[in-house]
Amino acid sequence: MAKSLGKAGRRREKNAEEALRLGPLADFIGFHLRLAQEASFQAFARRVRGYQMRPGRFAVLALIGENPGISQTALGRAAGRDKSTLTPALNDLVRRALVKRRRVASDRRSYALSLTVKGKRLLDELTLHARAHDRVLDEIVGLRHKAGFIRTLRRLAMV
Amino acid sequence: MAKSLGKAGRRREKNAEEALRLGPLADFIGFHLRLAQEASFQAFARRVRGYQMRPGRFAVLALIGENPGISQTALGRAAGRDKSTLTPALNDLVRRALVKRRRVASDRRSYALSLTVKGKRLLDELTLHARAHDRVLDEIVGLRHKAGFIRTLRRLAMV
DNA sequence: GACTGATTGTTGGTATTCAAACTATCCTAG
DNA sequence: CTAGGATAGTTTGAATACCAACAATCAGTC
Repeated sequence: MAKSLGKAGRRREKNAEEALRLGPLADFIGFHLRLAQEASFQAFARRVRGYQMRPGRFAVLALIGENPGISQTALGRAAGRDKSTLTPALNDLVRRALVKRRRVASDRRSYALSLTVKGKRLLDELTLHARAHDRVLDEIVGLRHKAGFIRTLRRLAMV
Repeated sequence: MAKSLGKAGRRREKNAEEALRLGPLADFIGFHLRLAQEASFQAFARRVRGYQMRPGRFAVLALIGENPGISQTALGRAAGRDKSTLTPALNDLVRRALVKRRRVASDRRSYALSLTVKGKRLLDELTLHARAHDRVLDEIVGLRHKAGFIRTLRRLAMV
């Protein structure tokens, strides 16, 4: 069934036969954003399979590593996740002894998050994988356009 | 607490005080892709609140509308979703009389999906909202760069 | 025509997400 | 110092997602 394409035969798509009509979807930035994000997400997850650490968790770890003492709410804002989403994620990271939750004397409602030594080590290791992953994406975007591309994504993230 | 910023005070961020260090994350395309996708997703969901139709469902409806007779597997590939994810989504759309599932004589394993008249009407209505939503994103990306931007996203989606 | 392997859609299990409601704590007015 | 509203984090519930396993069906091969 993939032999007599006839149409769009020159386009080497992912699975060689997705010659589907997209209609208005073809022009929607949001639609393509989602496909790209999902693909990148999956590729990263495959790469660090075995670490029990998907992109979201990695981002949390990295943000804590860069901002020791950060609160859960601030972390949620930076990672683009609701604070209620972070509760179970942090519970897990704390259970795995990667993150420390310390009560803050000046504001006893909030926690100050930081990495344990083990957390730092794991973060370093994962960062290597993340860099390798992103180098593939760099290749696709093109180094000449990367900075502008990321700037555009950041503007989109502020909608 | 947002008075004596002192650092990065000139950057007008979304909430006026996300002056966080991103570290290596700042250069990761995947990280920014996720933030942008999530923001766009939320904005669209807000816009069509009341239709009981988030971006994923809208994409499914639009893809069926453009490709009547499509199978669930092909639809899943086009929408970037696992086929098992589509089963409950389609059940819902069929229950709401927006989508028809027709058995195919030549291959009795698969279904041929198509929109009902009601489904077509709803799709048209939602497409108007989607266009309005995407016009905002166009503004951000810049019409001069839109085509290239989408091409890049499509390449990223093939990773 | 029967056997083997691939494919279609469903089911079950687990993970992740948001939003809303809740508790505890903080802060400001008076 | 007390009352009010704001804020930090948790809990709960509904949606959405993947993957793995499964039944039904198809498509070759012998």
